[in-house]
Amino acid sequence: MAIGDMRHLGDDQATPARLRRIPSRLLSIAAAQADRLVTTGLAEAEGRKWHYAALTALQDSGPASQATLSRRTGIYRSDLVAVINELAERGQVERAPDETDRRRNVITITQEGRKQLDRLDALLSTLQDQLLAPLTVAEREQLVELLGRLVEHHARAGDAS
Amino acid sequence: MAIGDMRHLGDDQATPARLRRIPSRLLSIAAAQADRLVTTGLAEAEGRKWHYAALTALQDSGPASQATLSRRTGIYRSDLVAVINELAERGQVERAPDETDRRRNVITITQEGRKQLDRLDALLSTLQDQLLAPLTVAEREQLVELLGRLVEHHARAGDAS
DNA sequence: CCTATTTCAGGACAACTGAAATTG
DNA sequence: CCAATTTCAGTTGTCCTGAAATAG
Repeated sequence: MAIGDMRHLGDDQATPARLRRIPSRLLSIAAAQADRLVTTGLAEAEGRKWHYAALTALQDSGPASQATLSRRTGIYRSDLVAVINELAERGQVERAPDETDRRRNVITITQEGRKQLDRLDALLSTLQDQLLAPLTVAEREQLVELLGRLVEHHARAGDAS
Repeated sequence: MAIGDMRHLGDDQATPARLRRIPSRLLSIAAAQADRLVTTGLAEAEGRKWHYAALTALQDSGPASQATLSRRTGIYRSDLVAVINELAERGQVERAPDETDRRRNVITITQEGRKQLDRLDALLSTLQDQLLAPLTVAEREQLVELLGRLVEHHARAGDAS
């Protein structure tokens, strides 16, 4: 059974109210639902969310070393290697040695990468609409604001990730 | 680097605004922060969030087969086996064959389980306070309401997890 | 000598699939 | 014959640790 997928169940199968109200639990279930929606949605363009994050960071903030890209996207430095490998295979980014600091690779988005980013951007936009379908526009903004505040707070405190 | 943990970074290391505003991304980061907080917090009582979910469901809705417990808690039927094993080892639940339907085990919470649940309940309450620290009481209720609506919607639609 | 970067090997855990054995 | 339950074996994705090789 998928988390939260509890249609057509009798009351004896229902989640107790005490569990249903826990904020951390709601966050985790909502995030899992959102993640599945986005993952299956982006697959229509043979994309993944990490591809979107990397391409967006390169497009909006310019070429970067892998370490910088990791900090901009939140992709773990170890895992970023595989993401860049995939994007490079598809010709969506280029990996070139940095002449001024030869420890680094400079990653640059290509024309093909920009086209893919446009596709993913359009897809992702409709997916966010599907995700937030039960909320009004004001409520969507409120949700983003509150989540943004939580994320900022715990990121600055460095107490969780 | 932990996700969202971006203190003391120059602007060239900052996450682009386009990424920072994506609802599904905010959900996923906030959920990861919450999860870490809860996981490390409950570890103080040698507990896990699945222990809490199972014990709460047993306490509030009574003894149940593993299949029913899986539906009540959202714990995957495959993974629930291990959770029940752990709780049974610690004497917090009892696993007994169901005489009326011999495919089933009946899981029952014990006195020891009730004591552990009380401990976990108190811990979890302070952890939720830490999680929601940057929000006012009204905002906390609003967040829970909005998340509850999202979760309900996507659970009923059965379109995500 | 210490730090930063890239890369790899791998662990812990969650979510999930598929199937076997048992019973209804 | 089909469906439900328990259990196991195993996959995938994410987050994360540790360390080696290279360079500043």
